[in-house]
Order: sequence, then C-alpha cells, then structure tokens
Amino acid sequence: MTTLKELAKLLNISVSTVSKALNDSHEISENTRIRVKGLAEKLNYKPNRIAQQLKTNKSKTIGVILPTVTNPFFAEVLHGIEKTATNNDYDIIVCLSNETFIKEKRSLELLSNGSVDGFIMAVARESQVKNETAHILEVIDSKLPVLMFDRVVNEITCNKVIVDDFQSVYDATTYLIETEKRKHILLVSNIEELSVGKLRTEGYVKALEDHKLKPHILKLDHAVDTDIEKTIHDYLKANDTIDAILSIDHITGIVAINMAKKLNRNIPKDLSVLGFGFDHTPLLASPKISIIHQKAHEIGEISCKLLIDSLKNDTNKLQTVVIPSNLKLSESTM
Amino acid sequence: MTTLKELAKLLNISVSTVSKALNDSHEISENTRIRVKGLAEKLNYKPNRIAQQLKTNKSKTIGVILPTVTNPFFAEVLHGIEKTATNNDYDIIVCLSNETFIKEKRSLELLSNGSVDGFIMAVARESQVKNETAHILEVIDSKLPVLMFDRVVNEITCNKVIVDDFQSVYDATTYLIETEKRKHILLVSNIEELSVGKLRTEGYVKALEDHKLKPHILKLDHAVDTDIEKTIHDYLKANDTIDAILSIDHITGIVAINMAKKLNRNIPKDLSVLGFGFDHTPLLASPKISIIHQKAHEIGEISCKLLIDSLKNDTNKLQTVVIPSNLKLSESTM
DNA sequence: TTGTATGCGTTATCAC
DNA sequence: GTGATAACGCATACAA
Repeated sequence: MTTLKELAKLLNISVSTVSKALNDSHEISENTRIRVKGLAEKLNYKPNRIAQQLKTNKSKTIGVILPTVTNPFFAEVLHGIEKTATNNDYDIIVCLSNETFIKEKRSLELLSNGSVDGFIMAVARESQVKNETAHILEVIDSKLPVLMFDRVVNEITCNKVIVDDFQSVYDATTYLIETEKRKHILLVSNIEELSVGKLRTEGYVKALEDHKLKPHILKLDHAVDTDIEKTIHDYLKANDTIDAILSIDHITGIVAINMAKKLNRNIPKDLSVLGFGFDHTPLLASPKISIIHQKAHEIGEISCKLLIDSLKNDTNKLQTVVIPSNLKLSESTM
Repeated sequence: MTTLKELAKLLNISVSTVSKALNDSHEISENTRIRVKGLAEKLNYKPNRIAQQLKTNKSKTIGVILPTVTNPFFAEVLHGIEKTATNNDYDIIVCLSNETFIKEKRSLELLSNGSVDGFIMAVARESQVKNETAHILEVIDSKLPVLMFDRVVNEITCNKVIVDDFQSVYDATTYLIETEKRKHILLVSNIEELSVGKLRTEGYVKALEDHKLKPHILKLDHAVDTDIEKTIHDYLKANDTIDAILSIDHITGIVAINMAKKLNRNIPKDLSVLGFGFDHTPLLASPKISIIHQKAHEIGEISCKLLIDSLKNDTNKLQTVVIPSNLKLSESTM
C-alpha cells in the first residue's frame, strides 16, 4: 500500500506537505498540489483508514448486533442499516448473537475497544427472557451510544426505534371484528416471551375485550417444524367455530392457510387469515394472506440515521421513534 | 478508555513493562504481572484494537460483499461466515452490492485501505451480466486475498467455494425421469443470466438429452410478483402434459405448487414439484416440496475458514471447493 | 527484570 | 509555501 512517506520521497518534498496537498490545504501552492495529486492518483494512493482512526479516535464504524439474520425481518433491517451507513460514509461490523446472551455479551465487549463508534442492536431472545441488561449498560457507561430497535429493554434509557406492536395488532383485530364480522379469532403465537410478542398479544386481547369477545390463544413454544403444522391442524379440526386466524409472526400464518385448505375451509369466505409479514410473504401463500406489514427496511434506515446523528452531536437528546405498520389486505386475484 | 499509559502512571512503572506484563512476557516478574493484570481488570482495560492494527498492519477483519441479504441463501451463508470468523477471532464488515456493479466496486475500493485483510464475496448480478472483473482483479493485485463463493468469475484465479450446480440438477432431473417416471419436466428459471443459473439449466438439459427427452423451459425474467404467479399458472393451464416442475431457485417451486393446486393437479401423484431450498422452505409449502438442499451454512463456514487459512499462510495454494447438495424428498405426512 | 527508544501512517502545530 | 516535530496507543528491539 502506498503511503504518504513514499509519495513524499518520490516527489522530494516532506510528508506534511503531501498530506496538506491531498487535503486541499490553502497553504499549498497550486503547482505542488497538482504534482502530489497526480502521483497519488497514479500510484492509487488511499489514506490508511486505520491510521486515520487512531489519529482521530473515531472508527467511522457501527457495530450491528442481530439475534439472527435468517429471519427475513432482521435481514431486511440489516439492508436498511447498511444502505444508510454507506450513504453516510460508515462501515458496519455485523455480529450475530444467535439469540444467546453469552454471544451478545461477548460481541459487545469485543467491539468496545475502539472498533466501533456505537451500536445498533435488537436484544437476543435469551437476554430478554432472563432479563439480562448489565452487559448493555456497561457499554453505555463507557460512552458508546447504543440504539435498540424492535426488541428493546424498557429499563434502559437510550435511543430506540420500535414498531407499534400493540396498536397494529389491536387495529388488525378490530378490523377482523368490525369489518369482516369475525367472532372467534384465534391468535397463533410462537414469540410469546419476547417483548414484541407480549405487546402484540396484549393488543389482540384488548381489542377482543373492547368487543366483549373471548380470546383464543395457541402458543407454539418453539416446536419443531412438523409440530407447528400438526398443532395448528389439530386445533382447527377440533375447533370448527374459529372464523379468523391472526398470526403474530411471519411463518405460522402461511402454515395456517395450508392447514385450513387441507381441512377444506373456505378462505377467505369462512376463515380470514392475517399474519405479520414483509415484501415476499404474500407470494408464498395461496390464497393470498393479509399481512401486518412491518417496514423493516425503514426501521433499519431510521435506526442507523438516528445513531449517526447522535454520534455527530452527542448533546442530542434521546428519543424513541415508533414506526407504524400497514395493514395490507390481500388482493385475491389468483 | 483506559490506556497502557494510564496503567503505567498509576503503577509507577513504564509503559513497556505494562505491555509485556499483559502479554505474559517471560521477562516480567510474577509480582508485577499480577499487579498489572489486577489493575487492568479493575479498570476494565482493553487494548485499543485500532492501535494494534496499525502496529501489526493486520486488521483481523474480513470484508464480506454480498449481492443481497434478504435472499435466504445469502443470509444463511452470512450466518456461517460470521460464526467461523468469530471462532477465529476475526470481525466481519458487511457490504451489500444490491446486485449492482457500482456498489460492489465501491465497497471493494473503500475497504482496500487497510480496513480488511481479505474479502469473501459472491459476484453481483450486474457484474456477472456485464462481465465486469477489473475491479476484483485490482484488489487481488494489491495483495488482498479474495475468496468467491457461489457466483464466481471463471477467468479470475482465486480461492473458490461453489455448489455442484450442474451435477445436482442433473441428478435431480435423472431422479424425476428414472424413479418417478416423469417425461415432461418443466424447468422454471428466474436466474438465467447468473453463472449458477446457467449451470443448473445445463444440468437439466443434459439429463433430458441423455434420456432422449425434450426440454421445457419457462424463463421468468424478473417479473413482478403477480406476474410470476400468472405466468406459471397460465403455462400449466396451457400445457397439461407437464408432469413435473423443477424450479432452480427457492421461490418459484412453492408458487408452482400453489398454482398447480388451483388447477386441481394432484401433487405428487400427477405432478412432481422440486425446487432449490434451505431449512425453512418445506414448511411453507403444502403438500411438501422436494428440494435440492444447498448447504448454505456450510458454504459460509468453509469459505471463511479457507480465507483465514490463506491469511495465516500466504504460501497456500489456491483451491476450489465444491460443496455437494442433498436431494431432500418431501415426507408427505401432512 | 525493567526501562528507553522507535515506528506503524496520519494529522496538526509550529517554526522557518 | 514548506518542513520539522509531536502525537494517537501499542509492541518490540535494545539498553540498562
């Protein structure tokens, strides 16, 4: 790699002159600036990022800690983060906690050594279940800003970007009751223990209460794949009064449609199916599923923007941004 | 952040003694080593990664350039890469090319300034279509090792990890012909222009030729979602002799099942459906789809391991690893 | 066993 | 307008 020193030697001038010339300092003559830039271009000189970082004590890098990236929600959020980071001249270092506390803690610790200027994270399932927060507080105490999205820790004060989990499910449930005239709505949940799962379930329960209806909740408890199908299948078979299914994740809604068809339920005439989802979800279901569309990409973009803002201006006050979801009804063309 | 200098001052010893003590140098007395480590622990000292990097001229970081991360194949590969990198004490900086040449080129350039020790990449769609390779060669010329996986550039010599695209589709097609006695197999392709798409199609064509059968190929050409459904639907309707569908991506197989059911085709009795897929693919289809299972996670792990090996030992000779796929037949329990 | 000096590549301050 | 020097935090060759 070409260095300032090499350029200086070749041009028979000093290192500092070269540096200034490349940075368009006013103290440098037009002539030398052109000479320097010409040679730099020719030798494909690029300032060593590491040295710059040491000098400025800024890494221009964001640590992104995700529970998993095979869940399309987080993949889409990551996409939004990456895009925004790149546009603002930041790199991202990605760590996956695999939903474990220990990996999350380790990742935070390892990157808290100058590698990154701040963190964007969604809390691991295990950390939420066990209510582990000390490792995150430690990072914040060391003056590294942390932004949480989606799965957040209420007790920690920091920038947050969340989805309107309670409200979106409340609204969707109300829609099923009032517009589609459903009375026996089944909630299918496999994320009961997450903060977002709890909020969604609460939204559902509240909507039913407000309409004097009885909740039906089917918890799936991380069963293996075939069990998800069998559990839903058997429940639907045993409860033929169910006239709507509300899935609060992005998988079980599609499974529910498949099982209902197997039981010859007429969708959407006799049974409405509504789930959480993203851009490609509808394509995989037939008939089309209606979805509560989380703007995952936008969540990523806004999270990243917010963190970068707080990095530039650390007197910024902390805020919690709520991203509303859209209820996307299926266009049942096919 | 605590520094060596601060520790030294507090202990009234020199910086180098502190440094050596922390690195378990034999020249340091048991006594001071304990004193130093004790204080370091107490003050939560962590060596500044940036400074270490500048000193050693190694970033212990790998640049990972992916076309997209919302495609579950790449998400799964990323998972494998992250796991292996972490286990080997490497960080990963992730960039997404969004399938564009310009972003891919920019990412390579930006990270080729000391930020990373090497690259793992799958070539962007646009780069493959336009046969752009100069930007990658430039990186390799600058002595940064590049490992390509899945989508590779044949003309470039470097470490590669690829899937047996030709052979797996040849075998799957042969299975449909010989075991399931199918004679009119439709190939559905929406990745015709990628190196992997071409290879898969060739495997299909060769298997048919070897059995004196005629190919039927339905190219989807990145149509929008509804068009994918309609195109497949209409094709199946107009060609009722089709008795098997082979999808060479991870989406259209599921769509094909849905459309075939709508046309009242009996799956798997009258129509076999086979697609590419990963762990969660089967759950979303009913009846279950048979899949050519790409070991995406393993591809990531091996890619990362191979690159790290070449980083440690740059006299390593280059190799191309082929990861075989599994043909996973559906267990049609539900 | 400990300390001093040097340098990684860059930027900034100051002197010429 | 240019150059010498110091400094970021760390590691190490060398001196004591």
